[in-house]
Amino acid sequence: MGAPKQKWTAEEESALKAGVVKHGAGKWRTILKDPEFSSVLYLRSNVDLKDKWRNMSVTANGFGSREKARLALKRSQPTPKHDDNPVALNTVVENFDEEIVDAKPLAISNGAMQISSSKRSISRLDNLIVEAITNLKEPTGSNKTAIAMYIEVKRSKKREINEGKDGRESQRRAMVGPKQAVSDFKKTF
Amino acid sequence: MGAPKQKWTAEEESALKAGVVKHGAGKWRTILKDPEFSSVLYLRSNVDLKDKWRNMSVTANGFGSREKARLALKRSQPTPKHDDNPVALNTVVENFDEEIVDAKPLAISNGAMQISSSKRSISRLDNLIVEAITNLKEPTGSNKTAIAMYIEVKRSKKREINEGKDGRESQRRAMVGPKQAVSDFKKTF
DNA sequence: CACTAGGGTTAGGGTTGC
DNA sequence: TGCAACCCTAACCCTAGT
Repeated sequence: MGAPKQKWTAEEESALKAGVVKHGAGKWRTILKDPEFSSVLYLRSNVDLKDKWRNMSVTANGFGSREKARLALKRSQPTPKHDDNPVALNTVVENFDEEIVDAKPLAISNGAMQISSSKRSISRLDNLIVEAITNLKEPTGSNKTAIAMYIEVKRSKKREINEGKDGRESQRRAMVGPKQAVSDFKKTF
Repeated sequence: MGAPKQKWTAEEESALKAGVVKHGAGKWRTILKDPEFSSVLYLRSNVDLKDKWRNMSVTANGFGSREKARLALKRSQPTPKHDDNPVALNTVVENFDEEIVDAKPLAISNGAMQISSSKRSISRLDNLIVEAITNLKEPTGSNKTAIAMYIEVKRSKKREINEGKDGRESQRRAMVGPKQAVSDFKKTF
């Protein structure tokens, strides 16, 4: 799979919140196109924004969600080793508890800074790349190479045809009994 | 206590493998609904299929168990040094175009898994960059524009491919041609 | 025809019982 | 302690409706 699954960063969440404050929930495309946020959210689609907002709304809603409590316990209980951890990494990632809409577009500072300080265990090569990419904030030449690259990359992915369109069932365990299954089975032939 | 914990039978495993061969890994629901397998797998959910496939993949190569990988990660996190192995990068490169699917789980695709999980601690952007680098297959390292290009283009690629079959345009993030992509790219930076 | 809303599905970290 | 089975949910997909 070429797309591992991109977790939302704190910067992106902030940008989304700010975007909703500014344009309103549901104006995903508008938020996305707003130059104020596009530099942060450019990796996301309007649907991504919508989905993320839904997730945020859900988890921020009900009090403390069992998840947080559970994980909080986990972290405090098993402490085999004291944190000799030199700060850096965890501090960046761990601020998730905020209001959905904290009204103010908390100056989304340059995400790149955050990022480059958050990683630390990657190789020199990667560091180089990261540096390059972050510095690339300045428009460089059009570059035919990039286009060729695009072509190259483009042909390398494919997907199989979706099939089996039918009625919705429950998410997991579409619990039909054995008989039902057999029945279905027969019917389809 | 409604979960007796059902061990997977040989028949179920076979059906799962066959299902993956037929529909591809990741199409759990599709496999489940396929009458060819539903008579065997009707007790399982799509999530069960996914989990089982993961377990099979992990234990089949005897390389590193899921557990080990996880613990290894934990250990490497608080260690500022540990400069991760460059070897891993090279192993990733191969499979990108083929329709995975092998009767036996594991192998090639696992290498890719390994790397992404071995770098869990690094940022999203870094992941993207690594992905770009490896997929672009440029041993000397790609130029930054190319990398940025790759990332920029990545999002719309999936869309494009999905739509490709019936020519319909994408709903989200309308697909843009290479030129357009470059244009967008410049604008956002 | 593009976008949004909302239900559905997958990916991957985490948990639990043997 | 290892591992297979199972849980949780963020992230992503599908598509009706406008």
